[in-house]
Amino acid sequence: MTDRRIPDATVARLPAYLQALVDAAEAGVRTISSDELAQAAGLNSAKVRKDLSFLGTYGTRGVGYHVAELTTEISGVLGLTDDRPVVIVGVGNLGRALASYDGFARRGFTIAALVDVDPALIGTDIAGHRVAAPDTLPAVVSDKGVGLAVLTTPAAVAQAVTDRIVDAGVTAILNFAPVHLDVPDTVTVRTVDLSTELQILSFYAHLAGDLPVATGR
Amino acid sequence: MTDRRIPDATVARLPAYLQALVDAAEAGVRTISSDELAQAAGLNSAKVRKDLSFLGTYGTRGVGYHVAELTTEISGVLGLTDDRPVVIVGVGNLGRALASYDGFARRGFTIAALVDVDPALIGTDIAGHRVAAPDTLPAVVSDKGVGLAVLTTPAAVAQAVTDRIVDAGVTAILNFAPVHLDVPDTVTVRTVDLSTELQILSFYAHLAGDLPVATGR
DNA sequence: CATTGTGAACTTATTCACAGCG
DNA sequence: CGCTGTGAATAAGTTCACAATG
Repeated sequence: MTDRRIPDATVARLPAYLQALVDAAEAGVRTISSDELAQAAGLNSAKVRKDLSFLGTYGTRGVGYHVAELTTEISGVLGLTDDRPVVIVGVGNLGRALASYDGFARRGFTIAALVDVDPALIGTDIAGHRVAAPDTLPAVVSDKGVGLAVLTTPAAVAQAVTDRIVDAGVTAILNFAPVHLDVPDTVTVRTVDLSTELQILSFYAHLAGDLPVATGR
Repeated sequence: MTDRRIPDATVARLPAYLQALVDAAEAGVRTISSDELAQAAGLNSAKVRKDLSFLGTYGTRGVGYHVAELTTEISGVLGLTDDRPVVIVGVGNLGRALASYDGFARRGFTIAALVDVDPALIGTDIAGHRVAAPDTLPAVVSDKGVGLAVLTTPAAVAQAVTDRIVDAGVTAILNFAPVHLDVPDTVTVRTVDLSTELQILSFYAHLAGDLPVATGR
């Protein structure tokens, strides 16, 4: 336990624990066991305990974890103690949908700016935000302390836009463009490719023996 | 190599290889090395070779992989040789954005139906599709051979809707609701939670030492 | 002779199982 | 007694490194 490092797989599950804890708190529960947490997150209790042990010793044997205390701890580890401003770059269908998505705000992510290159969009109002030009990015990022960007541009321009975002000082990017992005290793990228997800699912559906398509039978 | 099973981690990368191969074909390339594939997908060549070796022996030593042949092979493994019909369940902001997203169609996923419970939406036209009532699901699924569903309902109803989708005969679900879904183990679920993704990124941005928010300094 | 295919080494992640403790 | 915390065992994934070969 002298190792301060939290495994990637654990980090990826912390948000699920946080969600379960918030739900539990809303239900008036003060204490929760690793098994109940596992249930809520669709995992097993051993994994939960191992994960939480990387954060330190927050449980009480025979009782479980104190909901409020563990919530604070996980929020702290994830860097969510204050609201985190986010910029959305690319205001197409998906960018617009994300700008209107209240789940972000509910979990502490506020939209600091919406950015697009299209002159017809710049200055218009989307979901209560004025669309800004790309050259405003550096100022917004440094003025509002933006660390996170959501990239929803077409694939063809994604790398070029990424370079600008990184230059502006963003250190983490949620990429919805279906391309691999090259960034300096000071920057973290997570790519969510909707077609890729469907293709992976297609593999397992196919494996399970479903018919490829209804041509015939 | 007597094991017919393809590791999950490999399956998750096959779509990226497929994309790289399609791009290569469009550029007129007939043959591609593991290193070039790795480059395009943001991986290393050893991983590419190991992954492809699970599919069989498709490379030529000293030369590389035949682009067209490998494309066919991966498409087959992923079950993408025919178009795959998909239903989108939940026509809120995100459902609408996905219905309009041309990336699905371009990769062989056609929208078989848009479904919502809201009577005000049922019968209206969204992105060229007529919104249907949930009770039409079983008929659509069996008539069109739908195996995949995209779930974009609010979290509160996601499990109930999932139960209906599963009953209707869908075997794979792409879930955008921020909850764990319980399904029989004949059904595969992949959950994409946008807030979770941002929270994970927040951790790494935080680690890298960015300021949580611009309050002060 | 460039590049694949793959055992072997290594690293990371998961699960087991039980001692430790409130 | 119930539940955590954790070493030890197992499994999955990645990287190395090199013989095999078109």
